[in-house]
Amino acid sequence: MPVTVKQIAELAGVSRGTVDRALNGRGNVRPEVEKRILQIAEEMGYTPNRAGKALAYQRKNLSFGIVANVEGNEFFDDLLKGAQTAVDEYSDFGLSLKIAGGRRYDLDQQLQQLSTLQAAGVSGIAISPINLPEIEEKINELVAAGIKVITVNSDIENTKRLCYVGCNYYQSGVTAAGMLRLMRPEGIRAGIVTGSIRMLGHNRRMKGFSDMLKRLPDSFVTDVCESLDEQEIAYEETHKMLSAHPEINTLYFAAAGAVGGMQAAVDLGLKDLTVIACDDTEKIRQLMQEGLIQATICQEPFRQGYRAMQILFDAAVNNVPPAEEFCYMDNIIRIKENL
Amino acid sequence: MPVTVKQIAELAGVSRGTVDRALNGRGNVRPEVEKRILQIAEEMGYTPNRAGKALAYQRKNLSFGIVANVEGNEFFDDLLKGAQTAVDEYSDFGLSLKIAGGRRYDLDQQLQQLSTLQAAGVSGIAISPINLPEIEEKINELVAAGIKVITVNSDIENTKRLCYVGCNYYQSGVTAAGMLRLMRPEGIRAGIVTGSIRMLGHNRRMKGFSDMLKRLPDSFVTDVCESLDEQEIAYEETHKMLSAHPEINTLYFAAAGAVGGMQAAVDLGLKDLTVIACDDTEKIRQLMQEGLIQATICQEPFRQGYRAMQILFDAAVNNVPPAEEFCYMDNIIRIKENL
DNA sequence: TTGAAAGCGTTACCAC
DNA sequence: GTGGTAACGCTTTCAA
Repeated sequence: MPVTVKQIAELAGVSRGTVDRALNGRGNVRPEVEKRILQIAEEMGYTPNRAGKALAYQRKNLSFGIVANVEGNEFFDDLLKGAQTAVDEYSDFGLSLKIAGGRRYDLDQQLQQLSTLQAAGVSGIAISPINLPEIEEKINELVAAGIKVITVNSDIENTKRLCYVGCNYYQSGVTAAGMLRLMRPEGIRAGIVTGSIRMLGHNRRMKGFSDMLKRLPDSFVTDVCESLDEQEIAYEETHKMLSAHPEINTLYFAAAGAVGGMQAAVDLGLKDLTVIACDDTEKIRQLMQEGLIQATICQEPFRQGYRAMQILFDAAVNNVPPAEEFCYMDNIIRIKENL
Repeated sequence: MPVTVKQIAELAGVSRGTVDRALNGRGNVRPEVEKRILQIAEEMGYTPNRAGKALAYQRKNLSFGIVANVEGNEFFDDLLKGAQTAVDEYSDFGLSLKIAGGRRYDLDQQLQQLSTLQAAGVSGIAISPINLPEIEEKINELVAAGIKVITVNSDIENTKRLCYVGCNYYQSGVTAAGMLRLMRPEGIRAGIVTGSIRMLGHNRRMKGFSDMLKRLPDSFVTDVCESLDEQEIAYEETHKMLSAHPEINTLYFAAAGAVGGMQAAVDLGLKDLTVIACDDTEKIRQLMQEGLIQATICQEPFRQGYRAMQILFDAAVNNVPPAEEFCYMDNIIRIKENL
C-alpha cells in the first residue's frame, strides 16, 4: 500500500497542510517539524500520488510553451505533434501547450516569442534556439524567473537550460559513414553537401562523418559544399563540386538539399554514386524509392517533442530534474525496405 | 473547460450516480433516461477525467498478467521491462502486473499459468502463446470470461484475442534482404539459418527474405538449415551447409544461432561472408564489433511490452479497443556505428 | 430505478 | 506557524 500525506501527518502528529508545505518546501513550517516530516516521508518511501496531484493541479491552469521557428517544415511538424501528444496525456493536470512558430533564423522574432510566453505565465519552455548571445541571455533570464527551459533539436550550451533533447549529430555522421563502409568496401571518396558551416548540428555531423572515414582504408572527404538548406543552391553547388571532382563516388547530405543535389548528379549522368541523406521527408522517401539515395539517417522528431514535454513536466510539476544533460534520440537507419 | 459527470447530471436533471451508470452501461437506468444522458454526453463531447477515474479505481486492485515462457532470455527481459514500466505509469490506478515466466514450449505449464492468472482475477493478459489448439481454446475461454487478452511477439490468429503486438516478421526478412542488396550488388547467394521451420515468425522472416531476393538480380536462397535456437546445433548445421555450398556469399540468421553459426564460418576460414542477424543481444553486438556480422534487424522488445500494457489498459479501463488488429513495431537496422 | 453521500490523495485558502 | 476544510472528478454503497 503506497504511503499518503495523511498517514505521514498522523505519524508526525501534524495536519496534512503542514506535511504538504514541508514536503514541497512552501515555507511556514518550523524547521524541526519540517525535518521530522521529511525524515518520516523518506523512511516510509513516500511518493506523491499522481492522480491526487492531477486533480488538485487542474485549477492552476498550467501551460508550457514551445518555440520552433520553422513553419510548414515536415520535421518540425512531427516534433510539434510529439509535444502535443505528450501534453494531451497530461491533460488531467489541466496542462496546455502554447506553440510559437514563425520564420527561420529571425532573432528579434524569437526574443519576442520568449517574452510573450513568459508574459502568458508558462511554467516551462522548450526551444530550438538560434545560436546567438542574445538568446543565451534571454534563456538565463527566463530560468532566473523560475521557468524551466530545455533546448530541443539544437542546443546552446552556455546557458542554464535544464538539458538538451535531440539528435546526437556526431553519431549521426558516424552512422552515415558506417553505412558507406558496408556499401563501399573498396574506399570512399566523399563529397559532402552541408546546410551551413555556421550551423553547429551540421558541423557535428560532418565531424563524425570525417572522423569515421579516417579510420577506413582509402577513404577521405574529397570536398564540401553548402546548400544553405535551399534546393536551388544545393543544385548549383553540388553540380560544381561533382564537376570539379569526378573521382567522388559517394555523396553525404548532412542537411536539407538532397533534392537539388541529386538533380545535379542526374543531370551530370552520374549513375553509380552511393548516397546517404538525413531525416525522413516525403522527398527523401521518393529518392530512395527511385534508387538514387541508398539510405537516410533519421532522428525521431516525434519522440523529441514527446520527450521534451515529459522532461518539462517532471521538472515543473514533480521537481525532478532530467537524469542526463543530453537526452539523445536514436539514429535510425532507413532504407527502401524499412520505411 | 472539459465536461464533467456533474454537469451532465444537472443538465439531465438526474444524479451523478445515474449518469455514471448510464455512461458505463452498468444497468439500472430507465431506457429513456439512459438515452437522454448518452445524448447529452455525446453533444457536449464528454471525456472522462483520467485523474478522477484513477482515484476511484485505486480501491479496485486492478491487475494484468503477462505470460512469456522464456526465463533469462535477454529479449524477453526487455519486453518484461517495457511492460513493467507501462504498468508503473498506471500505478495511480492501483494497477499491478503479475509475471508468469518459466520454461519454453511447455504446453501444460502455459495452460496452468493462464488458469492461475484467471483465478487471481486479472482484468487483462498479454501472452506470447505456444501455437497449439489447446491454447487457442483457453484464450477464447478467458475472453468469454471477460478478460482482455492480447498476444505479444508471437500470434495465434484463430482466437478472440484483441490484437497482436510485436514484430512484423515478414518485413523483417525483407529488410534483411534490403541490407544485402546494398552490400552485395553483384548478387546474393544466401544461406539461411533459421530456428525452427515449425515457428511461424521464423518462417515469415524467411518468406520476406526470399520474396525480396527474387526481385534482385542474380540472387537466390542457396540453402536453409535449422538451429533449433541452440548454438551447438547451429554450429553443426551451418558447418554442413557452408561446406556443401562453397558458393554461398551471404548468411541470414532468421533466429538465434549466430554465435554457433559464425564459429562454423570462422573455423572454415570463410572471411568474406556478408552476414545479417536478428535482434540485439550482447553476443550479436560482440560479433558486430568483431566485424563478423555486418548488421542486425531488431524488433524493439521494450516497446512491445510497453505497448501491450497500454493496449490492455485502454481496453480494460477505458473500454477502448485497439485501433488495429496488428500493432507492428519498427524494424530497426543496427550496424556497429549505431548500436 | 434513483439519489445522496462518502471516499480516493493532493493542494489552497482562511482562520487562528 | 499551524490546522481545518473545501475542492478537484469519478465510482460505489446504501437507503429510499
